Order: sequence, then C-alpha cells, then structure tokens
Amino acid sequence: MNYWLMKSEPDVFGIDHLKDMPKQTEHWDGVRNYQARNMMRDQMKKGDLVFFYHSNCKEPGVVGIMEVVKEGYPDFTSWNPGSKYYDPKSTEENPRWFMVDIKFKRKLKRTITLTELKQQPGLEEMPLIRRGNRLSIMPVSRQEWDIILGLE
DNA sequence: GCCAACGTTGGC
DNA sequence: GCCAACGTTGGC
Repeated sequence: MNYWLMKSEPDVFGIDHLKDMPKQTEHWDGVRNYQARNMMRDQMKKGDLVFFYHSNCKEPGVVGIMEVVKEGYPDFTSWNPGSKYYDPKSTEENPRWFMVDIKFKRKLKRTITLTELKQQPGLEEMPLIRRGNRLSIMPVSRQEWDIILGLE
C-alpha cells in the first residue's frame, strides 16, 4: 500500500465538502499537471491512504485522511466545453487527463500546519515543504506518514 | 494583494 | 530545440 498527499483549496473543495458528498466520495478532477496526472493514472491504487491538505488559505496544512476507492480513469471534465477544466486537446478517444475517486475517512483532531511540518525533522525531503514546489499530488513515505500522524 | 518559482506555450 | 513571455500556484 502507498501513501499520498493531495492539495486542495478549502474555499473551492475542502475536506468538509468531501465529507458531505454522497457516500463521502468524489472524483478528484481538474488536475492539469503531467506529473500529478501520471501518479493518478499509473501509481495510485485502491486502498491507498491520502492526506488531505488545505492550500492557498489562512492556515495551510494537513486536515484529514482519505482513501483511494477508484483507480485512474479519464477526467471527463476535460472534454466538457462548459467546464472550467475543459481542454480541447483531450478527447474521449484520446484522453489527456486522468483522475481517481477518493473517499473521506476522517478529519484530524486538528490542522497539522505547514509551519509545523517545516520544523519537523524527517520531513525535509517532502516536496511540500520545499519552496516554490507546486506539485498538487505527491507520494508520502511510510516514515513521513507516521511522523505527520504523530503530530496530531 | 504581492510576488517568487515554476510549468507551458509558441515564435524563431 | 531554444528560450522569452506568459499564466498559475500558493505562501506570506
């Protein structure tokens, strides 16, 4: 089993949105970055656990845990001209973008803030805390996962 | 709201 | 195939 971290802006789609979805499940659409796409398409497996990270907000940090419930499949918003994620270069015959389905598991008791993560030994290698890194989906090692959960 | 860092686009 | 210009991300 693998561990991951996915970023989302809480004003757009936060952990409470996910929690309130039918079956507490939603497709993770709108990712338009090739590195992140490749991870969803090729590497994320059913049962993998994922940290939900709130970005671009007052208190950026890890807020909860979710689970991959459906493995990579084409992001249909990419071929819907009415969607803000529309990409004319992506078609049903030759999809360019992929997504996974994720299910809410639980919220952390509190937000583990980016500030704390930066100060925590053992997390130095995470792309998350490197300045200027914009990757919205990233792998988390077992050790990193345990360190972060240990801060809860 | 600012702006640094980065990815993508497109002219040549 | 290079690289400048541009758009986006995301912390602060």
